[in-house]
Amino acid sequence: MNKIAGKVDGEQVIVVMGRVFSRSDCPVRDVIENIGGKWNTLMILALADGPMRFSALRRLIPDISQRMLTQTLRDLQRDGYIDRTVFPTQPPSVDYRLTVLGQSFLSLVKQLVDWSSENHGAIRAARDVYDARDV
Amino acid sequence: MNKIAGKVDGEQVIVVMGRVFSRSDCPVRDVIENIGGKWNTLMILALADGPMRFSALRRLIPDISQRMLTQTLRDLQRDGYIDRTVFPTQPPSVDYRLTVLGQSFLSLVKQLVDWSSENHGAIRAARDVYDARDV
DNA sequence: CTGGATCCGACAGGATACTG
DNA sequence: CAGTATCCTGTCGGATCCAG
Repeated sequence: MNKIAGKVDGEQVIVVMGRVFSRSDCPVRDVIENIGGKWNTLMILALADGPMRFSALRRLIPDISQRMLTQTLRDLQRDGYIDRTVFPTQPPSVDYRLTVLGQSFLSLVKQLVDWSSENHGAIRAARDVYDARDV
Repeated sequence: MNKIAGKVDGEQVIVVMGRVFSRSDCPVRDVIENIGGKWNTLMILALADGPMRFSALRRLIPDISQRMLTQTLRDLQRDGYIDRTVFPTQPPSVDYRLTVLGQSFLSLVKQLVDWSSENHGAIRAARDVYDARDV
């Protein structure tokens, strides 16, 4: 469980929970970047109930720009969380759905939502206390 | 489980997992910002085994600047994840430790690390496939 | 309908120097 | 030892216009 930073073969590494992570190949970073984005987790949740079309997602999340919608979908697709299917209709339609990996990730996101809901009050309270201390 | 975006009292809201979230007061956003930061989760993990002093954290995470170390600790303290204790010695020493809230959050972070480790390969593979498609 | 291309402001985060 | 202050850069994300 202990964490140690050191050098292995000249590269910086960190040991967390018994695993060795190198700086340039950190598994957690890959995942965190997919959580940290402004729309990523919301998009995962949006697809929780099944496939959705581009325009449906736009309606569901009205305050996302189509630029960020496209970009978010691309990022999630690239990392294998969602699948993109094009139907050669006229005009074309595209739908997005969670992959198996994405559904696995969804359960993590749900836990995140649950934890957030439960502890939201505590966080806000701590923040208020902290902000009141100085000023 | 369904998600609906709409207006309530003129403010944009989103319904996820049966809960109503307003855009300006979204619990998940508060938490995600504490995960998304470059050093936040690493800091939580660093304090998993007990209190640590500022300099100890610097040694543990060599490639963090003291600017970001200070800022990360402040942010986590503000939101109630960690406690900061000053000992009036000469020279002064300060230690940081997880609060109850922080320890609760730690279990989430650990799950994140576990999931990342398990699915890292799949993510990298998907990424390679995606990147190979075009070019 | 599903995007791509471009411009631009805001802000996170790195490097460096200085302080009680 | 434990920070502040300042500068600088890259990237995120919004707005707008264009395209197959």
